[in-house]
Amino acid sequence: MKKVKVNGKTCIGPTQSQPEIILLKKRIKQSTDEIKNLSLLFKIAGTETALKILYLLSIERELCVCDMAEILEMNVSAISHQLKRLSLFRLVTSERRGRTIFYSLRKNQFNEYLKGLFAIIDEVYEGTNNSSIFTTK
Amino acid sequence: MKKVKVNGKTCIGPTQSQPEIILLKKRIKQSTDEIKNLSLLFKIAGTETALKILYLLSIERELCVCDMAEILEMNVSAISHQLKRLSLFRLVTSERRGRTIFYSLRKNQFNEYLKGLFAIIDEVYEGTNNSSIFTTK
DNA sequence: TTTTTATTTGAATAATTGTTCAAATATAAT
DNA sequence: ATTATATTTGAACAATTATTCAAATAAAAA
Repeated sequence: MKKVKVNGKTCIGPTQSQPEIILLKKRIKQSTDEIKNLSLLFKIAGTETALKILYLLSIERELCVCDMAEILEMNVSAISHQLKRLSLFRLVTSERRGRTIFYSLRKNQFNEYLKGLFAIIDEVYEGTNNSSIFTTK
Repeated sequence: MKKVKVNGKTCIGPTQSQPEIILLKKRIKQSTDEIKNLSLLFKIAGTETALKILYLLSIERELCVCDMAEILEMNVSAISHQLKRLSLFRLVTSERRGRTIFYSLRKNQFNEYLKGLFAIIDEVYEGTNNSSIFTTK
């Protein structure tokens, strides 16, 4: 009646062979760090506010913290925190002019990918397309 | 001394013009739903376990819940919960054979994009490349 | 120098989310 | 029918994370 692991396996059934399991374990171990980093990058894009900031900066070359807060109708501090994360992952850069700090999109592959997705979103409202996208759900 | 919003603006400084702000507000409002959906998709990919599952399925065409749990050294239930999310967003499909349920990657653009990224990760361990990627941080 | 504006920072709070646990379901084997 | 295996499910818990708040910093204007 007690649950016993056979050969350290969680299950017994007609699944992958033991050598195959071992191989996959090895490959996961080899790339965990990279997968972890990649997931951190996706996590930022998975934060609604951060993604909105990136969207805004894809439309307007540069924007100050205060204006973004105004546009997104959010606390300046909340925007600033998200900008810091975005900055850490090199998705945005900033430039101070006087007391204002202007943020803009950094040129890199991920941002280019996002821009492509944003373009698809915009097409919906330009009549080119009219079905909801990314709603695979 | 008290903080007053001038014309409903959070700040006053030398920023974007009021019409520009209004335009951006409008565009954000138009696409909030799509951005929200897109961020939900990224959020899944931003979940380490879910991304690992996708990585495994990019190597092995199909895998059962139990084997994935064994490979990732995690609770079967945890894997199952993530698979459900992945399934809701149509990133994976499943097929039951006997009591075992096999999951595999669904063919769609996002998964193709991920496969490309996983290939880059793998190159690191094949000697083609040897610097850490996605660590823009 | 003092005040005003713009932004950042860190701690506290609020909200969300991933994992575990126990129980339920489903299929196959005995 | 009963038992064993594979998976799902929902509630509870633990952990993480986004936002708010108050205070600090930085630059410019008065």
